Amino acid sequence: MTGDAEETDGTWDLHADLESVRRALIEWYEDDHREFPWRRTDDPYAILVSEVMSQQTQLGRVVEAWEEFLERWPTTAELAAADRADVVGFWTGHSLGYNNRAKYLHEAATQIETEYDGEFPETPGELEELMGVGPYTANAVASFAFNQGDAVVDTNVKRVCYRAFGVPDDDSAFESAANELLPAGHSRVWNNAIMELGGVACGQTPRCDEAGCPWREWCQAYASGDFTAPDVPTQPSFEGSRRQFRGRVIATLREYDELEVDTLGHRIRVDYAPDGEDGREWLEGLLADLEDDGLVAFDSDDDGEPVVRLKR
DNA sequence: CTCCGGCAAC
DNA sequence: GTTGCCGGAG
Repeated sequence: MTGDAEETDGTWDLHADLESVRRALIEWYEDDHREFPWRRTDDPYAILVSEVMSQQTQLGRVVEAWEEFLERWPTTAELAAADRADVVGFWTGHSLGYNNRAKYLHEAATQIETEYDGEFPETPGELEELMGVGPYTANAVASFAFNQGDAVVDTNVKRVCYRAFGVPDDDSAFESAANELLPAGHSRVWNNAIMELGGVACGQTPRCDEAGCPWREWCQAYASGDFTAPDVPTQPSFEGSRRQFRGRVIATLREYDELEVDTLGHRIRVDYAPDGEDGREWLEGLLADLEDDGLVAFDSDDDGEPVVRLKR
């Protein structure tokens, strides 16, 4: 038993003990994480509302709206009894985006009351019958409310799988990979944990060390320095990016006093790889110009290692 | 005629 | 993300 989690087509490989990887993430999550109110309830209705709201609004903004919504319509029965116009009004009044979501939510509540006799469905299959609830949301509710769902695969999870284990940029591959990682019977905590990882440590701009990422020892991106990801925007035009990166070099050097060239590279661009297309060669060119402009200077640290710092 | 992949709209 | 619509598929 190698502990590898590999697809039958061998497109990716988890070069580590799967159990250790799982344990590391869960411990990291349980030790500390953002406290969103919907993480403290297992009411499927409340979970559904949070999921629908989250599909179009930033989590921070969703908190207030979610609490007010549930305060006004605490149950599916009460929401179903409400006037459609009031629900839609609430939606727009809280800048929650497309009104259709409000309409769907109201319709779903009505379905639960009339077709399910008020009993909230629990399986992904039944949940998908609800208006506005597709595969993703159905699984999320099953997972967070009933702890019996599969892996939730959103952009955060894809990014993490892509960077950490080199899972190819393919929806099917992401889905199977995410499910290989999921500890059976623990979808609630696991999905929360891996999404938290993608949210605070492995966002478009990685914060591996700052966030104390629990997967650094196995992460391919952390090892290579290439933090490219499916959802990371393509670089701006050449000249535009050059100006932008010059700014980042200065800002970064002001913060760190002195830095080794490659370390600086990783700090200013997520896709920095010493040998890559825009790697050390590119960075040295950028630094040379900055040196000519009298903005930075090359130096040696206490151990004689070459470093770059702001020109005094 | 039902099912599925691709797309646009919300 | 989900729905709605369309063309190709079986």
